[in-house]
Amino acid sequence: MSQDQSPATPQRLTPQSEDFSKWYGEVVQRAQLADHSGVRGCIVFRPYGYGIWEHMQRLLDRRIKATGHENAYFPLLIPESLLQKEAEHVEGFAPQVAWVTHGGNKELEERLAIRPTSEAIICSMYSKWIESYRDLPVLINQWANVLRWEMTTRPFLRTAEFLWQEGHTAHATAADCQAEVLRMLEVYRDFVETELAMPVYPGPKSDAEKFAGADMTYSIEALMKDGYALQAGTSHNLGQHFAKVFDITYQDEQGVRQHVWQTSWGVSTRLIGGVIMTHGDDHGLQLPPRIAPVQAVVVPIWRKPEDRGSVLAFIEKVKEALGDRVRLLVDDREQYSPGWKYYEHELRGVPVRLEVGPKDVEKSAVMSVRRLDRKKESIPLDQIATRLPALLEEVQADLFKAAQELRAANTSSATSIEDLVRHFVTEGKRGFVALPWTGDARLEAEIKERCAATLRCIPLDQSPFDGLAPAGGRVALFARAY
RNA sequence: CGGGGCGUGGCUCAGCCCGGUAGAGCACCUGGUUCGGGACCAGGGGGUCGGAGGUUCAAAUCCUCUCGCCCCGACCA
Repeated sequence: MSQDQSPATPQRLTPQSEDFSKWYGEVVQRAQLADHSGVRGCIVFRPYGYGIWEHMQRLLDRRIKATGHENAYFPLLIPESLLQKEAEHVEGFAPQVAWVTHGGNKELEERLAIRPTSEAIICSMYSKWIESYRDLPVLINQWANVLRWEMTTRPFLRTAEFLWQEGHTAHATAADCQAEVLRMLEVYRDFVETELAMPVYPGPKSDAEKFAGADMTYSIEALMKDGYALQAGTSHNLGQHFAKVFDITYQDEQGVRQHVWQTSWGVSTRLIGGVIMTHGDDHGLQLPPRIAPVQAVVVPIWRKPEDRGSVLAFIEKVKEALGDRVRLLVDDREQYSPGWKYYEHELRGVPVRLEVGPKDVEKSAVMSVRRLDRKKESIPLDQIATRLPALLEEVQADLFKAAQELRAANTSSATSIEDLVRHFVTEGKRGFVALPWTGDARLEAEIKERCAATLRCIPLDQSPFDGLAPAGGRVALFARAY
């Protein structure tokens, strides 16, 4: 460490303040989350990035099942005739659909769409399966990939092919249906806030922003560090539109034929992008412990060869003490110095680092360092099994708190469109702006036109905006969005 | 889809304008010394210049087409 002009120093990460997009791309690449595939808009999920998705899946799947849903799998290909049944739906997705036209060398009689979403194929099956009120509700989820021919793409945030889960349910009554829509919206809120430490505003969207073919779309809206909003999940009330065109009916208790009421809801690998932009900093990625493939990394340190054995032996004891309580990586690569590893694992967002050197072995302790603030704490070996998991939970909570504070600092209010224009255009600010809202579609269009900001949602919980709207009124949140 | 930029060892890039048969730094491999915030020395391997076609005695370099990536707009989870 004598010279600071070391030519070996790798390229620094572009700071967020300098160029947020560039920062994002560098983090994705250098943390080895994903790579470009050579196929337009399609990324490769590298093991570390896919590992994050696997933890998300596990934690969300648990919640989906706990609310009574079962997983199933429907085909990737959807016959054109099926896709075209629901007019609004087709119209919404038509520009983004990729088609299979040949089987081998033979041209198909009917083109097959690569699913942009699975309402059509699932509804066609529901019409076969549902006969009686006793068959309801049908509560099915599928984990799948979908393909949408997007104009511009960005890793995770908008890719042509992406991974998601899509829930599709059918109910006997409008009330049951609406209850399901709100239930899953709440599942998403809880999942995203608890596991991803990403605060969100849940609420309905305007007609202009709703899903193609839905009566009503609800979303959870998050705020990224650059002040742009991100739609982090959606829950749609499909009403009876699909039931009517796909002829999904049941006989009620009086023997009367009724159309079912349906919902669909989904979150995607876009959430990975959300995590990157919610928690990442100038040192790189920062993962909430709950979804981190590596929750703590052990970095062995030694000066003299004779220390090597005792350090490694001590690390074995640490591993043994922790068992499977913590997802631990021992970085015993000998070609890198400890300092190099610190940078590396900070870049990759590992929440906690455990330094183990001769001094620690002597004290029978490890030196923990939080990725978030580099706060150090020596943890005795006989306490590691309880202290480290607790420390990880503290980090999880602190990440959420930091994200909440950032959002609070970037949420403001307005009482007129002129306020919005001043905020987004004149002053060039970002973030959420709450505006009293009566549902005026023309005003919404004007705001979009003049501010490039869209109505993100009308928060279900209006309490943070008390007093802004006249008594009995509501506010809507506007933001520029990804 | 419109405007702009860019594809040269794994990465960042030089070479291209003024064609003559490919270079640097980092990374990688081997050996040794190192290791508490990106170590050092010595030796070594690797690219036919995104792809296709054309011009030419000769193409990374000129021309055409095409694919991919990045940025800015319009559309979308």
